[in-house]
Amino acid sequence: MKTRDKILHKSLELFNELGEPNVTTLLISDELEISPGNLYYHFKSKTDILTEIFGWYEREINLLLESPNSATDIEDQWFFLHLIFENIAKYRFIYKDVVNVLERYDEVKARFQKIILKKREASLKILTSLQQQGSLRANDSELAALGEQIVLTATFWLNYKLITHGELTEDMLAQGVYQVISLVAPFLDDEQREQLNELKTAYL
Amino acid sequence: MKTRDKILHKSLELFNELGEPNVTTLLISDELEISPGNLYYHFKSKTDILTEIFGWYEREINLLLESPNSATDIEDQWFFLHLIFENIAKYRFIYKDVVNVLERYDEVKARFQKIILKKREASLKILTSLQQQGSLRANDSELAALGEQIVLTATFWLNYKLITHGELTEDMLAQGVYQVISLVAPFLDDEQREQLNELKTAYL
DNA sequence: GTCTATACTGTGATAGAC
DNA sequence: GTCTATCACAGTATAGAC
Repeated sequence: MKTRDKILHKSLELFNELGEPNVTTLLISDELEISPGNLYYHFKSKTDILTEIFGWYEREINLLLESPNSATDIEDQWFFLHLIFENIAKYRFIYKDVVNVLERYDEVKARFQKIILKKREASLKILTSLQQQGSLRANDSELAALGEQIVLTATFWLNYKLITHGELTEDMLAQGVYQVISLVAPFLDDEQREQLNELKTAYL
Repeated sequence: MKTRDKILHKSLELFNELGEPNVTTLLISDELEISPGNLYYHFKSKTDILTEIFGWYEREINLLLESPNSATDIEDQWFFLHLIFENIAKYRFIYKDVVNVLERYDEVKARFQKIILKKREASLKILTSLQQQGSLRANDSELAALGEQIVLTATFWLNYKLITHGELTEDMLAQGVYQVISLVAPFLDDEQREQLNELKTAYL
């Protein structure tokens, strides 16, 4: 692996572990056992490193959100949600300090907001399709609040777990998926809700 | 107002506006047009300032959470929730950078976690009482997830609005209250849900 | 590509005069 | 109580040798 790539990967690792504001360019170079000067040969600023990593995140999440996903099965939605949560966990440094990070990196802010918007659209699309096939019952106002609620929960689930339980653990993702699905559950018909309970005992 | 109090109030104001990590002791003294030395005469560290302000927050929220609140009326719950959101808004610097702030101020972390726990208990207590009086229908597993969901939403609503809409506005609190109530709505009986819709048009 | 050395800036905090 | 002066240190970034 080239030095440039090593810097990016180590930065992501440290950002996630310690929080982006607590990671200095000196720490990154120290951990890689290269000189700070060397780091600045490859990147002209810390902003450049972060922006490039954000690009990875953006590409991966967009790929997910733009995938057809015309699935009607609850189990497929569960799987899709799990991929979303994996993406969030992989780039959790963005989420851990969202407000702060977005405030200090203006370009990233606009791009992140677009992603959130896209997530709300994707969320509404799934809900609407569930509604049209008759397995979900809700009026427009409920549907809108539900769509927003799903995105909010997905966005902040890890933070919530971090502040209440400290460390990130493996099962937190599955718990997050369940928490989101629970939001939809009360609007589902009996058959779908039954399927949900089976999934819960299987995965949790 | 004594200088000591001026420092605390200005700090809270700046913390909320700019985020605690972006507020330096120099900025605080500058804004008050006093010298940094003077600030450090009154407080031996920035941590001391933050901890004292956190004490205000803690006292106020505990007062709220320990108030009897045996209300059975949905409208009373709406009002109670509004007070909670007002408290969050008043000390939003804690919430804006929760993960980061709790990581850097260890004492505050433990105390904040206790508050979150207390909120979950309060939330469950209200839900259980609604259940016992027959206006809410849910099983134990649903009740637990709902209680957690309420606290999560209340905790991160402002952050969610900040990253999606930028500025804090007056109506965000009422929206937050509505968003939380919406979580409970699908479990309510028809009469209570009707009352809720009236409240929505009245307040939002 | 990589290193050493260094400049510049911002931040928390202290000493000592008034 | 308040000020000026100053320290110590950390973080970003650059220059120039190898």
